[in-house]
Amino acid sequence: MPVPLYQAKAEFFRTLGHPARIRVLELLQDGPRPVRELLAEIDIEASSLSQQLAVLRRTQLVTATRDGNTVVYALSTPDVSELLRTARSILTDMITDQGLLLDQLRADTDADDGGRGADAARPSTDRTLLA
Amino acid sequence: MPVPLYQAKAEFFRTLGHPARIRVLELLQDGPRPVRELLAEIDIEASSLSQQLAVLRRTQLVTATRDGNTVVYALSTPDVSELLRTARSILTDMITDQGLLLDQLRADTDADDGGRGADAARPSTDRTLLA
DNA sequence: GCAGGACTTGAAGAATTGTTCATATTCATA
DNA sequence: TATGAATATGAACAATTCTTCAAGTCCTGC
Repeated sequence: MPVPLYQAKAEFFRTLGHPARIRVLELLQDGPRPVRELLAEIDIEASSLSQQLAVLRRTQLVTATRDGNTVVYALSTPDVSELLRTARSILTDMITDQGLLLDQLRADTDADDGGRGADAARPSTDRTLLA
Repeated sequence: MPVPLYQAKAEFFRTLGHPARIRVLELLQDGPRPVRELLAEIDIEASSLSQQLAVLRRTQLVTATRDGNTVVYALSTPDVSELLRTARSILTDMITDQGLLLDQLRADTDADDGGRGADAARPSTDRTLLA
């Protein structure tokens, strides 16, 4: 096995580790879209979106082609969809299985319960929630 | 708005975005293992591994159970394997399709380095595309 | 009870990544 | 050609994440 493959994998996943980038990939699952449309849906500054698109381009997850005045982005491989699907299923499993559900609820209502629920559900030594 | 689900996804992927953590998950695919063994295979300081394990625990990708003197880690869901498999296939596609091939070849020749090879081989700011 | 091994934790500084703002670039139209 | 819209880039600063090191907890065996 080639040595730094896990290194490449880590970089790859880091690429996905940003809400705007995830958003973009999800939107592109339905087909190519111009920046303008992405921008309309993603609530982020134009230049920030551009930066994130650049990251996706660098890692070749998306392709960009210019069409006159606008630039149209597309997924460079449909495998990405599959990856996102798997990720979602892991996530929803985790959310329903574990107490993270509570966080989700609490985030909506901003209740003030001392923050214990999800932690108590889990046996290991750790007491901080992800935030 | 269904609140930030894509946010959770991003966090989830970020969790995978570290070579040691990927390594751990890959090793755990073959079954539970004590820290000692992970440590033997991962070439990283004990406390650093511990920190990374803590990250994986927090996001509930792994579980830890104490067995006497040692702590045994395991994947908390087999879905993780599937995710890693999909990721690998995307990556290898990308590598063979695109010029990243070079990096891989180069990485193989200086075989025994812990990952700096790939790093050096690939300038992190790569602006070679946007055909 | 205490010594030592196996792990974990906390905290500080280093490194990486994200945001923002100002400026470029590219194209379309007047 | 000048203007303006759409997008990209660079650079400065803020925020997050990593590494390391010095303790800290748990357990086992003496």
